[in-house]
Amino acid sequence: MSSPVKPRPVGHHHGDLRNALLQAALELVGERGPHGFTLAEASRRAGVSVAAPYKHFADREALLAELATRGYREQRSRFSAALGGSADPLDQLASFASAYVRFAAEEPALFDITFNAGLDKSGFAELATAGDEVADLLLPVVRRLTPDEADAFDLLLRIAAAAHGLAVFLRQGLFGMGNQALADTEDKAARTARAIARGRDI
Amino acid sequence: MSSPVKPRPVGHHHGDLRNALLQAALELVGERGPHGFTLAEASRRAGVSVAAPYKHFADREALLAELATRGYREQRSRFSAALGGSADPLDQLASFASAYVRFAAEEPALFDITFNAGLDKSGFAELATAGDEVADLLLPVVRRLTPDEADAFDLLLRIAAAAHGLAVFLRQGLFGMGNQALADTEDKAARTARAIARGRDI
DNA sequence: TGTACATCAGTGAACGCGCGTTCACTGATGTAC
DNA sequence: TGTACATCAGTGAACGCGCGTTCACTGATGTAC
Repeated sequence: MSSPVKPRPVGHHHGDLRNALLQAALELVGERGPHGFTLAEASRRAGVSVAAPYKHFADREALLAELATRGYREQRSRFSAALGGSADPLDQLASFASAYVRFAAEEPALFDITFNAGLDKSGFAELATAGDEVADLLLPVVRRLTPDEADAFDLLLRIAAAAHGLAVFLRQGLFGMGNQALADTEDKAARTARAIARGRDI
Repeated sequence: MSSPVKPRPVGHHHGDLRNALLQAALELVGERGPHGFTLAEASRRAGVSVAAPYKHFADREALLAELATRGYREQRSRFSAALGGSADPLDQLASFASAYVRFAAEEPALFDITFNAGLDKSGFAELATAGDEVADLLLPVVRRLTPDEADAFDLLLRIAAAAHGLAVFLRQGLFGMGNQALADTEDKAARTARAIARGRDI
């Protein structure tokens, strides 16, 4: 972004193969779905032999896990920004749900890898941590609505699940949502979060 | 179920290879996830050569599409039963959401194939129809809560999405839901559906 | 009841493909002196 | 500034694998007469 032309590779040979592979993987998943990624094709797109990735990643799954970790971090960053728009917990939760849907729409490949690639998170500590940190960001918000810790967790979980469901429906075009504008789905998410939070005593 | 021992094959050679293959595919997806199904392995489990399936299905995707269609029909059947428990729309929607989660937990392979196998529904008319029929079953319920057709559809969509999200979280063990009892998740789904329906004027 | 025949479910061998991963290697880079 | 050397990112060839799909075939079944 900073230099006008293609930036000079500075490293030994390729320069930044690691990121080039991650980028290629993202493209592949965007085009072919969460299982459309292969190391061979990613290598080809990075202009490198099929053996080269093994200098940067232990195996195919490790590359995917790194992207999934990035997915959680991107979520956290977006949700953090969404919370800043208001001091009211209901506004904040509505804003969170809206941002959840927007993330899935704007970063479909990242969303797919993070949630639909079938990674076993237990093998990747960093991935699990990144996921926990998303929850840690949001828990204080729901705690302001309900003092009991278990109730707070329950509330957050149900709001996140509702947002997730809308994101999945949008991604898959279920219920005719393929043609729907993103803003409409964001609005659905915001209203749903508000309804769940308001009905928290049910 | 009717005969005590393994029922005699009655057809030409295998007897019921078609269903044996569908059953094997279901097992495979249950064990390995929505992309773990291969025609070759399903053939092996049915005790048949790898070429045999082509006498019953056009290709791999057609077999999957048939199972996805069964998934929608199983949903419809379960949701239909769930609606019968009460005449109150709020009860019915809570019951629907609960049944949604139960379906995902009790028929994980069917759930995965129907929603996470990445089928392009457009190629399979029966599949699309089966999906529509699920919505058709539920629309009358939400219509009783809101006269406007668009509002009714919006409400149903948001409740279904919330249930779907909870089902996915449960399936993937997100938010520590792996250890949770099914009844707890059903309860979350029911309360969430109620909250969304009650807050329908938001 | 017996025979000739058409049907068609399942066989077995083969195809081409793309994949993940390994291996000994090479040659550009950076560093120590 | 120049030279010798260690490092290590990327190569290219190969491996074994399992897959989806095709093909000519076989042989049990059901049917017509």
